[in-house]
Amino acid sequence: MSPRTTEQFEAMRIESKDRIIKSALKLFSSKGLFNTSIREIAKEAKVSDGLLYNYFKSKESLAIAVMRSSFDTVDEMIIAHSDQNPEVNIQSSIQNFIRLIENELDKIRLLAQMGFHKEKFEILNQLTVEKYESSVNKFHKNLKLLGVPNPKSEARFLVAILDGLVFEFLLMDNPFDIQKFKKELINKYCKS
Amino acid sequence: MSPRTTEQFEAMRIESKDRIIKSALKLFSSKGLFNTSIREIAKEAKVSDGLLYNYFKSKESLAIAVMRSSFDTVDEMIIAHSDQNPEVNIQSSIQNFIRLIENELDKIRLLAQMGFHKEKFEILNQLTVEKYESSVNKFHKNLKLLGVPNPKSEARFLVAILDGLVFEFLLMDNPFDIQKFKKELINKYCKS
DNA sequence: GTCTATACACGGATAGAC
DNA sequence: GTCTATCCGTGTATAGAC
Repeated sequence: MSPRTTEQFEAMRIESKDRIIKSALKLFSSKGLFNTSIREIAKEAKVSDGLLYNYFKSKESLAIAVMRSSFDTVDEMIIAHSDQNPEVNIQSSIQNFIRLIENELDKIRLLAQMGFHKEKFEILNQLTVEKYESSVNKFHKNLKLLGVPNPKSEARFLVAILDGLVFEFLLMDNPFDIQKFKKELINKYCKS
Repeated sequence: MSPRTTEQFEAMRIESKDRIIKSALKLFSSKGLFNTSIREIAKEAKVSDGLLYNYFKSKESLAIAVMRSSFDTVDEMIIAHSDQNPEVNIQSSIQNFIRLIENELDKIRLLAQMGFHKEKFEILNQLTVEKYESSVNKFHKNLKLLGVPNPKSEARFLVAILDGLVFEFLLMDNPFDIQKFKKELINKYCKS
């Protein structure tokens, strides 16, 4: 029997680890962090309980890994390529956000869930505040360029609308037509 | 030793039950439903574990009682006395909502948290949708009376802003000055 | 790298005394 | 109405074989 190469081991490693994170995300997001057992996660990922502890030293560290990974995708999806035209910038930010809701609601639900606890994962709180502020600032800049009155206030409103949209989607299942909402939003903030 | 009257027993009953619900609310809201044990709740309420089961047949039924009670207060606080003047109506709705955030964030956090566990608390989902729709309709009616263009869209935006405000308060600890936000909102929607 | 078996603590719930 | 003691299941985490 031929011994496996280092590369093969590395591939197995990554594959297993990845499956565990995916499974944990799915379960944490739908059932909640504390209502999901290691056994369930291992089963879903089709690995043994023991193996899971080879990759993550505790349930909490697994949770943090899942959170990090989720935050990263959210982060990537929100980035808008900066254009010269402020209207284009606003529009693309809104579109990115809506795409996020459509495609990655699980990850958002997980982050929200973790963020709701009072003694939360401190790092998450900090990252969230940063994201919030950078979003407000971006909208502020572009609304100002457009000559909108009270651009700072309007930026906060706009971010609140998007956050509210997320919240409503998390609490109710598709309570209304998001595409229509998107059109209304773009109509309102991108007059051209 | 004089035997207690029925009234005295009833008073004790209500008092204990009330303390249990209050304690459960506090702990569920801050630590999460599944991360809070019966023992902790009983300890916080200064009763024994056994007694708790005299009033609630299971942890879940306690959770439902807490949820119901929280929903009721939220419900009451959101009610705006209907005025002839649409501007007054809008303003008072916004003020009620902000007062809710300021004073009852714990209850909202609990409801939001429970809203994530759809399988267990289906009824909550339904109630939430109803509340949402009635809010949108109320704003819609008043914005229409004011002659605002696209009143339906604007009503949805307004509700989304308020929901977003809640969401931001739940995720970040007092991320910005809510009083300033309130003034900006009222300025925007109640021009007079 | 992966599995099975197991130690050990904790949580929900009940029984029975006062 | 309230408490203490206890049963029993489940969950996290580890040990050791392959």
